[in-house]
Amino acid sequence: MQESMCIVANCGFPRQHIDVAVTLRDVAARAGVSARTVSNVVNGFQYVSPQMRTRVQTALDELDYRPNLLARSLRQGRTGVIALLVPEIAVPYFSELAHRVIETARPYGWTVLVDESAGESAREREALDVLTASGRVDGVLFSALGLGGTSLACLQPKAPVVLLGEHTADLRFDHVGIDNVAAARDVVAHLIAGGRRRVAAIGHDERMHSATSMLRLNGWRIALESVGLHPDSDLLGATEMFSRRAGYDAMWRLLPARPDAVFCLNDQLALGALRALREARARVPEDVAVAGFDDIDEAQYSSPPLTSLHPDTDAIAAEALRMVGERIAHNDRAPRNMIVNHALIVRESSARR
Amino acid sequence: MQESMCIVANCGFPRQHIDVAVTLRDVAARAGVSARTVSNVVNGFQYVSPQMRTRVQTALDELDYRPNLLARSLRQGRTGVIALLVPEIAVPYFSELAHRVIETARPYGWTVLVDESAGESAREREALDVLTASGRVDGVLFSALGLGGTSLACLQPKAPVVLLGEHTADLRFDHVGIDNVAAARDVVAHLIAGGRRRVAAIGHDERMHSATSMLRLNGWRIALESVGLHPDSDLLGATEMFSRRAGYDAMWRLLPARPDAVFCLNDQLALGALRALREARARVPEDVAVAGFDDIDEAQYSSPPLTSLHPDTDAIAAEALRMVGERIAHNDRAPRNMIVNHALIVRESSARR
DNA sequence: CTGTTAGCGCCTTCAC
DNA sequence: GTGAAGGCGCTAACAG
Repeated sequence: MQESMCIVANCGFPRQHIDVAVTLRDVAARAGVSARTVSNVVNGFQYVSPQMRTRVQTALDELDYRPNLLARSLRQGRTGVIALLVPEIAVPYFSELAHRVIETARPYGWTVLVDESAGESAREREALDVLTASGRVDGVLFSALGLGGTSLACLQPKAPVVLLGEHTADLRFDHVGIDNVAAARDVVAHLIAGGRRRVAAIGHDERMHSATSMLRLNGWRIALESVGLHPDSDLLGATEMFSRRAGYDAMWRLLPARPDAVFCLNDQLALGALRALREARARVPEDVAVAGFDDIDEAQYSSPPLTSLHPDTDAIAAEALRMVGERIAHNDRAPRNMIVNHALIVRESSARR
Repeated sequence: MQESMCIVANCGFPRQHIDVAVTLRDVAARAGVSARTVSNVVNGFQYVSPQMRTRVQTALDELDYRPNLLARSLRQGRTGVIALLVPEIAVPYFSELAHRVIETARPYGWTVLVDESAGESAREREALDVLTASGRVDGVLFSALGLGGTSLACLQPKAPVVLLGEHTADLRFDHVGIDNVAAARDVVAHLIAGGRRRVAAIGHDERMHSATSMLRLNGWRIALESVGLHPDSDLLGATEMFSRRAGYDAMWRLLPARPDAVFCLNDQLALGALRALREARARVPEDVAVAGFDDIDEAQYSSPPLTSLHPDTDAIAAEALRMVGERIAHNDRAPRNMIVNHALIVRESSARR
């Protein structure tokens, strides 16, 4: 790769950045036309005579004009910015989702503002409130964690909101996600098919208000009961968070119950559980099978590679952006509940014994 | 956790969001005062009589007023938004950094706009250009990958830019990062101290324009040469990217050279290398010691846990925000080059044999 | 086709 | 202490 040339004489500028901004009027004055005409050229408006266009373009280039997007947004009532509100960007699932959203938004000309809520309902409410009312963004993609269905139903945001990853049917919001119950059931059914009888689950328990957790635990229960197994409460490792650390701790607590398989509500929990099992000298998958959820990149590179449920994140990003875009255009149709595909990716951690 | 109550009668609103916005003037009309007075109350201005304040506050509450941040920004010439421009947010180091930046920015009242460049110089240039000239952000924290020193020196951004993670002294920009050469040297010295003689390196080679890679490879060379070892070219595993996959491939290519240790330029490469070694039935750390760089969360949970170089990311986030804040306030001082601490975290993957 | 004008919502200098 | 007026930079009516 060759670096582009650069005239060094222009480089030794003493100040780090240039403070003065060139406005449309500056360009208009220079070209001897009105601001309107310059605006037309900048926005590629049709009816401008060729010679006028080149004259204005010259002035634009000479002055190195850049539109002030703030002013444009204020005037147009649209910003071209979509917010993505997630509990924590450092959680691999969310950073991978954010990447997909940013990439998918690019061709639309949309910029993405990523914001964090720490999964706390107060911060979620606050962030949603400020984001939607500030005029800074045209819409919000919201991955709710702290706010349950009831609280969500009370919100009256001032811009379109699309919920990601939850599945609470009776809301006023558009929603896109996978079928969490079916997906969890698929995972657990796979573990059972591998000859496991004591399938533990690690993750949030029902006292938390995470809809996602409840749905996935339901899937676990249904899968067990459908083959006449009992979802013992001593096989449920409750955690407060979805972190590797929490998975590690929960796994240690579960060991006395002698599970022969562990279904973790997400991959980070599973990776923590893997470490605990290694320390406890339990062999994976021979003694204990492990499966996670989300299929983050890391799952492929763990030891052993982790079986996980892969949600179609590309589709989530694409559909969410499409939905929010449609609702920005016209806020009239009924809220839609969109379910995208998922697939179980079987790796070494859950091999049949 | 108890969910807050909600009057259901207010909830069945047919539209998803409310389109009309309440302005300062609406509030003023309602309170029977001028917009100026409302503004004073909203912004906590001192000289407002108590009864006036309560009257205005009532109107504010009744109408549920929210300031239009776009208009405020346009007027004040400041937005309270800082952009963070990174190659790819899904890379753990960057998502963890983004998290630190967002958290650190919060108490300042700053919002963070995360943007991606894919590490391509054209996109970096474009993004920097738009971000700084658009008026949308007050400053940019920029983690450069594609743009080398020469190209960077040519940029004339229209808002403050602070470079993260590079160390090219002669720039016009503020910069904050660790001492990459010393840090890499520390890692390799540790491997040598553990009795290793054939220390390979995995990462970008010099033909790429990544300053970071070159500096870390320099550290590798210096450490080897300082004990009379020769940095053989067949011990250098060049990669095009910093991904697990690249580390995996490079490790396989390096195996014939029979290294007894591998220094990976980042943790993702190291995790990929670990997997390759596992597949090749090489024991870590007995046969081959492995060390990474960045100390991402995942390093603690790999198998075996990964020795890594920990940069003080908290300090990077804090100092970068402080610097950009200072330069927003007054753009007059000379560019500063700030070096923050690093520490080698020794884990099982590099245990002495 | 192009110039003039008004106003998006807010803050702030100037008067009172 | 508060009201009136102007303008941040831009676009969209309305002329001409």
